[in-house]
Amino acid sequence: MLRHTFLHLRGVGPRTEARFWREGVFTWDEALRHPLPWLGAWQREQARWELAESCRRLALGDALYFQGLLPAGERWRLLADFLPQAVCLDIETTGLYWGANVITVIGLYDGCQYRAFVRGRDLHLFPEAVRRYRLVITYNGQRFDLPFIEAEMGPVLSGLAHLDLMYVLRRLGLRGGLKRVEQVTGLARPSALQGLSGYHALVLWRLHRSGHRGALDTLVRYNAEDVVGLLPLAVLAYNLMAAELPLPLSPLPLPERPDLPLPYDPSLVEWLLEREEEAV
DNA sequence: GGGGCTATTTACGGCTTTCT
DNA sequence: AGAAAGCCGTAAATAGCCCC
Repeated sequence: MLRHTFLHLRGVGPRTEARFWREGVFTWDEALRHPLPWLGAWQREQARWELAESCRRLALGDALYFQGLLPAGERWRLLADFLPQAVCLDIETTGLYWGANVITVIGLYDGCQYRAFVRGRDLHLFPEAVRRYRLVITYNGQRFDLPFIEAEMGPVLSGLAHLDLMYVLRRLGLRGGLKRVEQVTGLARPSALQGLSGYHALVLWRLHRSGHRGALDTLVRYNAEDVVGLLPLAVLAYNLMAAELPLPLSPLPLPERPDLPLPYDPSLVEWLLEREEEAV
């Protein structure tokens, strides 16, 4: 999709990009050979330089370059080109406020493997593990997960591009939290942990700290179910957005939600769901 | 080369939203 | 509670273009 993108050029907005496509200019290569008469002389020169630079950056796998030039609602365009180097991320914390609360679990899922980094166990290994990727996928990570990680660990994600699915899905009319969006799109999978919310993540961590066996497993399992759901959601969003454009793009295959062989404590889940009403 | 018209981008304010 | 992006409407700045 990136090769079909012109929105990142200086002075080119949605309408001018549509003009490229309307005139039959669909890729960077075509644009470099085309006289581009609808641009002024100055803009045309600028565009040629930027197109050549775009080819170079894409060959280098420089996702960060394009992320800086694309509006947040258009970052979904990165997905197809960077899917092999993408990783989904979701954190659990002791509360909502970075600075006052801390990270308890960070989950990563790259389409093959899920891995959890747990406070007091191997959380310190997270920076090195995540640096192998080029694109991070989150839900509302722009305002929650990333600031938390930055506050606690420093700029460990500064070298990676970031796709926050919340903004794309909103443009598609899919509003609400992650779990609601999964329901509406039919991507949710029946699970014993279905009724749990972020608040329960906080309770599970407290139980774990006070010695409850099975609480940590349940928390990690909760995190895993959230984070593996991000990938099909990202692909769905990509396909829906791509389908709206007048381009010959083939949809990406929707990844299956993997079976998670992770243990959890069923009676603990039941207990948490029972007392959901009393808590706030 | 200047005046004015059009299309497009950019800037701004106020409101809404989501994360554990 | 806290931040920042989208959205919506409005307004201003910019570029291209045509005509004289």
